[in-house]
Amino acid sequence: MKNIESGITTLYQVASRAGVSPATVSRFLNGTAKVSDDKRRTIERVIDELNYKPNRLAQSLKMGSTNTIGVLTQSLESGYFNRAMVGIEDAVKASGYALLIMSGHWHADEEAERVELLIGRRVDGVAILTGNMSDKQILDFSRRVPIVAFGREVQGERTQAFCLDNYGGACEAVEYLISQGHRRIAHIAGPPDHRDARERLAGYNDTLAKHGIPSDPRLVVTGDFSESSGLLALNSLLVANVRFSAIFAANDLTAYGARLALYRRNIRVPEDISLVGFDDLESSMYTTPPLTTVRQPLYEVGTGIGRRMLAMLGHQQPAADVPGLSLVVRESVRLV
Amino acid sequence: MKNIESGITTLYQVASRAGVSPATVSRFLNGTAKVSDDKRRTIERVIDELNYKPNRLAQSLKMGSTNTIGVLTQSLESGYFNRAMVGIEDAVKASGYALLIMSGHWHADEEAERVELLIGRRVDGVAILTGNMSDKQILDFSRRVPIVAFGREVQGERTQAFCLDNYGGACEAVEYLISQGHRRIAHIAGPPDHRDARERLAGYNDTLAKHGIPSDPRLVVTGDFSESSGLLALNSLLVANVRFSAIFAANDLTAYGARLALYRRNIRVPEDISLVGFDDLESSMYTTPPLTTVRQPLYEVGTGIGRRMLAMLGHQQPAADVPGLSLVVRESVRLV
DNA sequence: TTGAAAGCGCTACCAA
DNA sequence: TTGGTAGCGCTTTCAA
Repeated sequence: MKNIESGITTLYQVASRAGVSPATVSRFLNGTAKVSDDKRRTIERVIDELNYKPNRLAQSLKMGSTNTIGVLTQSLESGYFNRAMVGIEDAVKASGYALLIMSGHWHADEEAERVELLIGRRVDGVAILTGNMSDKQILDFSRRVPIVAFGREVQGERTQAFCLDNYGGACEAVEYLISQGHRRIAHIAGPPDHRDARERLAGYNDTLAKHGIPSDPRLVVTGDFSESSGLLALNSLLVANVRFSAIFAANDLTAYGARLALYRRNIRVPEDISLVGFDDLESSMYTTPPLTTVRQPLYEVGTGIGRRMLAMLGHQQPAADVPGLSLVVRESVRLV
Repeated sequence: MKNIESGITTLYQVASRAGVSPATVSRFLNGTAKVSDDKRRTIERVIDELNYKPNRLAQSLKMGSTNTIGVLTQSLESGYFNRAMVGIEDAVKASGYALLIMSGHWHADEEAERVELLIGRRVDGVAILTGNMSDKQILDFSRRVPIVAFGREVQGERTQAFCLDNYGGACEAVEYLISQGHRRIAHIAGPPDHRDARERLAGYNDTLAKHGIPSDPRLVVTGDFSESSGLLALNSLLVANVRFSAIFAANDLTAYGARLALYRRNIRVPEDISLVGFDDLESSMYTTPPLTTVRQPLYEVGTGIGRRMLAMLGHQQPAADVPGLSLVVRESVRLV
């Protein structure tokens, strides 16, 4: 009776008040079998009177599935990941799935702990957004729950993963800079323990080499994907007194920081120095000048994750192709 | 047996393999009662062997609480709300709560639907981040689940709410502009159906009046809190050929858009036009120039929500005071 | 200290 | 078309 007090009704209460068996109410609710018209009507009425809502917990326990997809992100505040999150949600919402989101903060142990929590809550599948867990860890988890990972290369019976071509994106960015006449191109790299960062750096190096431009180690300085690291990196570049006409930043945030460092010293973008980012965050269209950057189709990454997950969970799904990276040319690069 | 196949172990399996009763295993797990040392050791061993993890679903069904807090946000992509989200998570994590996040997109019907879903999943409490539901709707929900709302003024037996002083924040911003010698101040307002937006507008109007500055309706143009609306708003202001030396934007995003409009026309900030925002988003420190804006202590709002929620759920909690708004002066305003 | 068993709210099987 | 009932995995009386 505590349930009556707390205003929560059970299926049994509906049944008894409607003078039918719980089974019948259940059948009515789920359309599992024909229910005679008169009973159907009384049940409907009683449900309404009592404002009855099924207890999804009990349903889940019974059915063995929670209609919930766990998402391991790295930060709740990342505009980057959250764009993908929206994609995931849009993709799975119609099938009745909700998202249970946890963040691992790029720390393998924490990530594993979160996935463990997710599994403990019996999510039907886990979506992993990059991170630092080992492939082995992921494969281990996948014995307990189907996994779709983005920014990883694991594959397994119940594990799907896909990446974007960071290397190619970086090449495209640098190619563009070169096509605009730049030869002295600095790079603010991302953290070396970060796969995407390494690939972007490789793309930078290889493209320079391809064009016979000698690489100058003083031109690449390491950041950590944050605005402040971009600011710092550029300051150190400026102090070191190396000459360069363009900067390729490992991501947009870093580019923002670099932009500010330039602003502080009255160096104009793009008149004095050209700047290219990576990611194409929402706000990169509104920086001054609007940032030329490599667009990551994050929303589509999200829907791709969602669709793959639905497919693994046995839902009919159209193929989920994710478009590639593409350079979006705005106004932060000048032709020299 | 399907559980064995799928690699998921139940408490009964642990019990039988350890040669004890399920009750004993449960007691061991929860420390509910003394368990003899030898049994404890075998149980521990078996749990390890079987890699047993309790089914939280079953626990929740039995205990009547899911250790989950539902959060109704408006957009998964909003840096504004997500900062608060992190605060909520930090506040409740230690007590073992997870967050179930859904977004209502500023649409009362959708919001209600989401809260309904949250309740259906038997969250222990619901945190509401502003939105457009009526107070009555919220109060109705609160008969089924405790609610903490931010940016609302409802109060009820199981409903707590708190706001930030948007009016005061706007006054402070405009006061500052006036103190720097500005008298012709434009305002890009937020959507009129948005309480915060109305308050900020009122603060703008009243502060002007207080200083005997005649209000000029041509100086206020309405946006919708987005960058693009800021851009549009400023363009229309510029086209209308009204004179002004400063802009007070209803939020930072709008300010970004306005900033770009200015940039497009080679109008310098702050040399030619001063600009003040509202919110103090993460990135406002890195715009060029860094944006002077009214800081909203969103993280603290989040922890405030979390702490209030924990208190309602019966956890001992220190008082949860949320600091007020404060102007952060950076470089987008000039003394005229 | 331990076990047997009831029951959380639901679904689905088996009979009728 | 309907009802009775077992059982999902767990916790917690009640007895022993």
